[in-house]
Amino acid sequence: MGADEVQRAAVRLFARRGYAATGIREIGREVGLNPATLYHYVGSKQELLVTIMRTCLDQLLLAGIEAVEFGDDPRVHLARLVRAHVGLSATNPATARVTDQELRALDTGEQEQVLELRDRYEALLADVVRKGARAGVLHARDPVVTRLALLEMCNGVAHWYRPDGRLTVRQVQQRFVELGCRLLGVGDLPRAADLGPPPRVVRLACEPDHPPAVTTRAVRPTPKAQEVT
Amino acid sequence: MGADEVQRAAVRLFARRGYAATGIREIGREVGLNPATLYHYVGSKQELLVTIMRTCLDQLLLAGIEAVEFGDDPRVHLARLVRAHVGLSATNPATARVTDQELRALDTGEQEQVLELRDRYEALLADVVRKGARAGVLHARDPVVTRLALLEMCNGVAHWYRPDGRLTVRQVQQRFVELGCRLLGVGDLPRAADLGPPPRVVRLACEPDHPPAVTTRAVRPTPKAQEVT
Amino acid sequence: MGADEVQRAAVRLFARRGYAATGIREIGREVGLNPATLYHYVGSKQELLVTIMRTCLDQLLLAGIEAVEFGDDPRVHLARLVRAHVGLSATNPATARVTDQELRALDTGEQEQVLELRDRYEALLADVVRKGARAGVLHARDPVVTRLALLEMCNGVAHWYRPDGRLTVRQVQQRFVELGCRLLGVGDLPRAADLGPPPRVVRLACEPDHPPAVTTRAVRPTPKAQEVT
Amino acid sequence: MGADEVQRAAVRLFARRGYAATGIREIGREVGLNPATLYHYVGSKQELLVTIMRTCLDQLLLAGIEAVEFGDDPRVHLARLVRAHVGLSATNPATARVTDQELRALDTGEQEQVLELRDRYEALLADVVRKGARAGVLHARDPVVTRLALLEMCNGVAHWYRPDGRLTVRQVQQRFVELGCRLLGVGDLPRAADLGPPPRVVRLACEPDHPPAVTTRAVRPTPKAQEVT
DNA sequence: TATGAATGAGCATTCATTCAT
DNA sequence: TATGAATGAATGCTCATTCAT
Repeated sequence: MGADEVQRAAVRLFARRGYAATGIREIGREVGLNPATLYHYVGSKQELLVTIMRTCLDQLLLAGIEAVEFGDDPRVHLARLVRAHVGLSATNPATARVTDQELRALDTGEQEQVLELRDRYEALLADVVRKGARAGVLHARDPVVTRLALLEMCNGVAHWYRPDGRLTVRQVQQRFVELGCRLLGVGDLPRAADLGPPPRVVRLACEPDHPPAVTTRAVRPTPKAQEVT
Repeated sequence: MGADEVQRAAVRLFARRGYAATGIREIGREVGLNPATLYHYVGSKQELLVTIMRTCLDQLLLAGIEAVEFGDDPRVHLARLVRAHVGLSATNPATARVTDQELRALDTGEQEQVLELRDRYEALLADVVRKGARAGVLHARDPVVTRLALLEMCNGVAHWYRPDGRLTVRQVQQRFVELGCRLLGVGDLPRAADLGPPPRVVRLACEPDHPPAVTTRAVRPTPKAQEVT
Repeated sequence: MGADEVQRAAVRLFARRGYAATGIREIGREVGLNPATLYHYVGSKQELLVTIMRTCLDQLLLAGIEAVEFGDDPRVHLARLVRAHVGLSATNPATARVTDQELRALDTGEQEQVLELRDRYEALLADVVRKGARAGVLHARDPVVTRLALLEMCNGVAHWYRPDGRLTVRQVQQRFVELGCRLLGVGDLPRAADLGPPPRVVRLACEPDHPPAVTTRAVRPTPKAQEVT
Repeated sequence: MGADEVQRAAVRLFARRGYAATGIREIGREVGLNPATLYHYVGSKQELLVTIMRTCLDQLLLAGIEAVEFGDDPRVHLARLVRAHVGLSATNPATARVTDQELRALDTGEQEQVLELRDRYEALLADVVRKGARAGVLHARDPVVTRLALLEMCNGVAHWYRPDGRLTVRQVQQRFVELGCRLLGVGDLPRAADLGPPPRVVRLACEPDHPPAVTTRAVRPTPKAQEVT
């Protein structure tokens, strides 16, 4: 009963089948509501998607800003950005996946607004890489490509992380901080203690309790691979 | 005139709007064919998608096998795998994107067949990482996570690479070989010469000539970022 | 607050968009009421329409009867009928329009009841024409057609008359009395004085204060035409 | 089989129930077509209506122009305009009714285009009345009101005329020419011979063969009235 | 009186697909 | 090969109405 529940159902379905392939009727069925009743909680299917994406990107941007406000070492900023990004993606994998993949479903006006949020977030990372490179503490042969690679790597977490899997969110964050540092040639990784207070890892209201099985990119492949975890 | 042209149109549209949001009328319009006529070239919309994805994954798997058949140094195998993967993705970004994102659109039977191809490919990488770690030439704190991160990073190329951009496919390959090595703690990168013959970089028949503008993940953000390239 | 206000809103909207195209939500919005609350004042949308039409036809019939109860000259009866009809239509143009045009929206039972009212009114005019012709004081080559033409002409007033326009209701009545007499070949028009007491021109409770702009039949056409008024 | 048949069904239903109350499904059922198939013949419901109205108004305007192109006596022009108008309305009563009543169903852009046609037609009559009054051959106390009354009277034909009734189209035309002349104080009516060639009375392609029973304004009232016809 | 929540039925329209030509 | 016509099912969404509060 309530708009949040509708959003959660929507996110679960959008993440599983995609926005275009998900019917309003399905969302209604998921929350036990007549399709018409949904429209008490939601203006339209589009609006539902926009709200979800904005919720996610607002939080990502907020976390990103907090990440670069601690100290002034670009290496620390980098690590904090990765930690925040991965934290959000792993805590809200379904929402993150939808936010990442359904931009194309928005029509022009709303797409631009959402894109602006995303671009503002990405600019934070670009800034850190640029400054770190100039300061000689980050080493990237090609800063742009490296930044994009890092970004995709972090976004990718939402494609395979499962809250009920072997790794806690905190563990994934640690591993990715290390990977990020490697990518950017940070020799002596900052110790966890020096990264400042860990980000509040926010669980979004629209993130469903049991994210749908992932078919898209998965840990699921060969049993062997699974064992190693 | 021919099934290839239909596939190219389909890939372009699937990449831009997604499979579910693309109508066969649109595909028909793109190639100047009546929707009914399409069915002379294509069994069904699903079949069209399956063909595209298989074309792509077959090639990826083939290239992956060739990559690990040269020499027996896991570091070389790693580098060759990355080089091949990135080469294919950058040469066929639209096809790669579709292949990566539309698994969910397949119904169970076909999904499994396609997943098997993908998993066989990923197993190649898992193998290399495992052996390299055991041999002490690759250093990953968490091999599984690292492998997934690397995979997403490589897949990500299809999200932002533009054939008409600043970088050639070969350049992206080089950068990614380096990034991959960093990720896996390969201290002294193998020199290009030692990687053996470069993979034939195959341009798939279904890859459209002018891949659609990318709205999904983009280099497009801040002008500053663009310049650096 | 009150059923009248609801009726006025309904008439305004029905006149502007038609009954079928008007939602009860719209009516509610117009009076600042929740759609559910409307049902405290009104049994149903149909009932609302029926009430409006009956209000209008009751009044028309009443006025018609009064018109033919003064004296016994068919010419006077004719003039008085026209005067009354036009008076009601011009004073309540929105209500008259709805009453005239939305018969088709009623379902059978109610339609018959309403039709009976209208037919009883029209019978008054038919009677006058018949008697006048027999008495040789009205001259119509074809009494039936003439009667229908006169009726449409009078009904038409509701299509173009605007209370805030150049003509008062009284002026329109005078002009139409003359036109009606011409139509029926009344050579020497009865002087106003002889027509007896003018009808109380009733403003119906359901007539909205500011009838909606008329798009249907209008004085609006060419500027030139307007000037002449 | 064909767009005309669809239009005829649409006109029949629109005339009977109104545009807003008529579903696409009903139109389909009327012509024995699946609702989806209708869209092979028709772009949309709106477009269907617009086409119908334009067909009607184009013809009316054309006939109107021909009417005033014969000779230069305003009395003749008046008579010819009435004859043409009534001819079209009586020959195509359903189409005429729809055209007259469903303006409000059009959205702004199309409404304006259609209104322009109607206004151009009405301007023809306004012109004739103005010139006739100036020349002293037409006598109207109030030319504007008289013109509107005449217009409504003529439009009204579509509300009650039935092709299978007692009167032929030609007869109605004759009666209305006389009524029009009376309305405008034309003492000695021009003889039929002097009115020039009668207008081709066009049966529109969209006019249904058996116009729906009229509930709106009818000859149907009292049996007595009927007899007189 | 007033309303938020709810619903079954219906809306116009588009879908992928088939088939006779 | 190519297409116009056809369709059942589904699309997102709105409808008038009810009812517990």
